[in-house]
Amino acid sequence: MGRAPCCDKSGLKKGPWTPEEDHILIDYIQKNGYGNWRTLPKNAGLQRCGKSCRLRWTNYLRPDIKRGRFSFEEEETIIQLHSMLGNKYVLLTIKLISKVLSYDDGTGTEVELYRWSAIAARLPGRTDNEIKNYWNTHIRKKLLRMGIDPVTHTPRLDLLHLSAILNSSSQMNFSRLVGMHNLVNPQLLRLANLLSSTQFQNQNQNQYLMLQNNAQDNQICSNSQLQNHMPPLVQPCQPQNQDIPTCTTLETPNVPISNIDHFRTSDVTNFNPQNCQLNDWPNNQIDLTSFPEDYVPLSNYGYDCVYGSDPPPSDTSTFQSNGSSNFSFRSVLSNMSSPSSSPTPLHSNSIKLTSNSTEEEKESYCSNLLKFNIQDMLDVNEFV
DNA sequence: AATACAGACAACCGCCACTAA
DNA sequence: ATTAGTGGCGGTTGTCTGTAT
Repeated sequence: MGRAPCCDKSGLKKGPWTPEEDHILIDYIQKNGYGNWRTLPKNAGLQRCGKSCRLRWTNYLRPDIKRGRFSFEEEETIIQLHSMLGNKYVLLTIKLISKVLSYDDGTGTEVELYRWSAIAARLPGRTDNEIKNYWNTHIRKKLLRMGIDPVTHTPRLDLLHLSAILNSSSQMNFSRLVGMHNLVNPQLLRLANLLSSTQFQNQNQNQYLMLQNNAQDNQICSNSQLQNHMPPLVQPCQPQNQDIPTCTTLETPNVPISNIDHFRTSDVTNFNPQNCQLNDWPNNQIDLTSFPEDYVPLSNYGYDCVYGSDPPPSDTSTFQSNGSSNFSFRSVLSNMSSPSSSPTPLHSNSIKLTSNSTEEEKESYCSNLLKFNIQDMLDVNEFV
């Protein structure tokens, strides 16, 4: 036999809590604590499910909850942590690793690695639900406006973007886009040029446009699905005799997602459409060894304007946003499991923006925050 | 002033891991 | 060893409020 049921769901009130109910719940918990949520509503005289009481207390009534707008520093922390914890695959990997290693945070408590709660642990006074809502209503939309996928934290490559560019894909228009590289995603620019340079002289164009129409008209493929199925940006130059895969037949790219960041902004700034030929990419794989020594992953670009002439901080106890791998799983855990008394941006010494910064400045900065990837930082080999 | 729409956020739902019985 | 309740999570929905037309 298991335990007694949590609550008898019949006759229990649902919906918004009244001030009277709040008062009863607060009064009861202040006097008795909240050891058992199952029996709490009955003992307190509330016609609510224990689960509902727990949610109301943890998300709203708890005395240590900080209300009000999120500060810029808090938003920055959320974005950074979400970029590391937002990927379900990475989450599962980390959970698996932590399971194997039975990771301990040093206090004897096994670290729980849930995304929103982990972020909330870095933001005292903020609840996971509050952060989740803020993400969905504010940050997510902001990222979408900036052309960044809020799920993968990589540049959006949905077909709507491509369509917009391809519809104006004359060389002249492309040159204009290149001049706007600060505004348009450089990877997208590059792909747009590659595609436009071929002028889609074969049937691929028709297939591709059909795919767009499918996405737009029938919404068969959501943006996220399309992104998941789109070939990585590093292999935009499909051999001309190769069919453009359709939404339903595409396979998951076998190129690590981090590779799509391996462009230099200079590639775009100095980009010459004539220099890019389909034959440059014969194997559908990017050859990382072909990059010059001064190559800097895209994940680093943008930080130039943050750090100015100063090099990025090298403190390995904080998260590194550059392409180097001096990032450890343990450092993530220790940061997450040790909430400071005040929200500490993960690389706060790089911040030059202030709360008085304009929205554009903040958006620009936030976009820079996103230009790094889990794989750039998380050295899984450390745990193998 | 009335209506429609969008944004913000509280609350619910379903799922899952853990664990008491 | 098995069963089923509990707590906690992410995703989603519902409701309220503010703004535009």
